[in-house]
Amino acid sequence: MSKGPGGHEPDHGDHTHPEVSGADASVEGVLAVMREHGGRVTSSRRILLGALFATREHRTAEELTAAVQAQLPDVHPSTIYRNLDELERLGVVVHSHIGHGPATYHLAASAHGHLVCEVCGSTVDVADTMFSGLARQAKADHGFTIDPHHFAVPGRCANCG
Amino acid sequence: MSKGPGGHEPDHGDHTHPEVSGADASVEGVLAVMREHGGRVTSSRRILLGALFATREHRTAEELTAAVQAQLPDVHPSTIYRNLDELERLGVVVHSHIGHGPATYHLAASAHGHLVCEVCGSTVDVADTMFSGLARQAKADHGFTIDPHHFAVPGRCANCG
DNA sequence: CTCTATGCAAATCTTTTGCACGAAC
DNA sequence: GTTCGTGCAAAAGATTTGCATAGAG
Repeated sequence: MSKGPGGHEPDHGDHTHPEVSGADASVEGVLAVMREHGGRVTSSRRILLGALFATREHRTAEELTAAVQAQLPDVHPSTIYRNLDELERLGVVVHSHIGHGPATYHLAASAHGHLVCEVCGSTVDVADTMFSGLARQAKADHGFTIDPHHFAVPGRCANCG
Repeated sequence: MSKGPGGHEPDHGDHTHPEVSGADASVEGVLAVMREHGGRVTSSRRILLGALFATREHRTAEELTAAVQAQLPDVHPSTIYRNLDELERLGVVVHSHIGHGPATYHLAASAHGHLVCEVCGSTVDVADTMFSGLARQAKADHGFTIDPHHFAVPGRCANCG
């Protein structure tokens, strides 16, 4: 959690932010973009973005809903889905389907791949360079440009393999 | 329900299996394996396998159900799911999750990866060899064994790139 | 005030499961 | 005759949508 000096509680209902730090700045930035696009800035959106920026890992809609509800109990899952949809339309988040189970969402800005263990569910972050060979070959053989920001590879990790 | 002697095959009338053609031989081979494992040989299983061997492309459970129902109208989708499950357990078929939408199934023998265009939704089948570099590197750097048949690589195809 | 976002319930869509009956061996 | 497979209905899990209203600008 990136709390600024002195700050400790996230819910300051109607409080102007004099200085925001790290992730908070990004959250406000995205909210500004949403407002520019005719959208409104709401608490659920601010908290959802906070959750997305807090951990750059993959999280399901259900997990994100729980995270938001921890601060705003009455937020409905459909609101999370609608907001994730909107954020995806704006290019802020992307989602992937990893093996079975629900889709996972994460920031589009986190440009790294993930290896996801199908057995224990653990994830390993890997550099984009790991996909450079695949990218080159896909381009050469099929004219296909792979998306390095939207990548989750299932398999078995060192412990479960 | 069983066709047995006197039944009708769409492709040929002679089916006393002195020399069955390619796919049919494989279908009967798989059925033999199922019987060895204590399973029964049923019409729906034979027709489902026929559909899988007929086109080696990936097909959804719904498409496969329709294909089977074309010859056996009363087959229930749940039967298809159960049979696909069993075939997967035997290693005959595998399934992948391509972008949104339902899972797609295909023969394990024709295992291949998928490139999915994020713009037009088209898919490109690619040889396993395309993932060998990635597989080796994931193994070496992280002890991770990737499963190249269980996911799709997103990106932009030659037309949309 | 105007228009968007939300909560809620119900609908969709895909896949799974319990149960009784019929088929394969 | 015993065991397995199937049809049917209903459930389960994830996501979407219609609608009235609360809330942002």
